Amino acid sequence: MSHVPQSFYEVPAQRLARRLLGCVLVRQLGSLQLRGRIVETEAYVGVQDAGCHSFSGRRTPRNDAMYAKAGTAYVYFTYGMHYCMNVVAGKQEEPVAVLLRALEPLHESGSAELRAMQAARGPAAKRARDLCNGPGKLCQALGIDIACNRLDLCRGETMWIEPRATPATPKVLVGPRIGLGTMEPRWRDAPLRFGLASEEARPFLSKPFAGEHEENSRAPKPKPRARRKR
DNA sequence: CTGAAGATCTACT
DNA sequence: GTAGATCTTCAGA
Repeated sequence: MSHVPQSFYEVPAQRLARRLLGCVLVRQLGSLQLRGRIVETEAYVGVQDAGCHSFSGRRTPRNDAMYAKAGTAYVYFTYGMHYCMNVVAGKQEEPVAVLLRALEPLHESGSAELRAMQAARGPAAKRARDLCNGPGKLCQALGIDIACNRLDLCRGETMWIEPRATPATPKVLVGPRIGLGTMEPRWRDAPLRFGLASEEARPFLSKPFAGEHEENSRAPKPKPRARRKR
């Protein structure tokens, strides 16, 4: 199956975050193709977003990939031991991206691919659902590290994304992003975390969605009735 | 140069 | 639920 085109990524981060749900991340490692369905994402929406590495226009060696063209991988190292992978969205020089938070591995138990993921993850991941149910975990399982930073997913050399098969507009869970420290509630609580709502996908989420707010993946964000005061 | 924090995960109570 | 691991990155002095 072919990978998605450049234009797929050239949309606002919130839109790409929804659009990526159900798509398949493919990682070529030697002769193996490790595949995982994207079941959870988070949008980081740019210079005004206090939770975003590019907040207030910050541009450093670490986050420079966020300023690259849409479809570029932005991988960074955190907490002294984990990598996180993002997909750059929007326009060139517009530092917005989507964090991949969880995948559903798409391999039979006992397959060479699944065993490779288990070997990479170590003894903590006994069940298939523990292989990729977190941003650091999925990077470890798929061998994604800083060498993957700035990879062009459109070129599809060692990593790319394939379109989702079904359904065209899945039900989506929405909630606040995970792991952000204290900051303005407007951004800390913004509904920028998205997950597939289907029963098959739910066991692979990194954490449950509180409140079970469900909507169609193409639906615009609910319109705020009253502007929060600051 | 220094120090504090970090888009996390695991193990243990 | 909470602590500890572990080290890069960045802001500020």
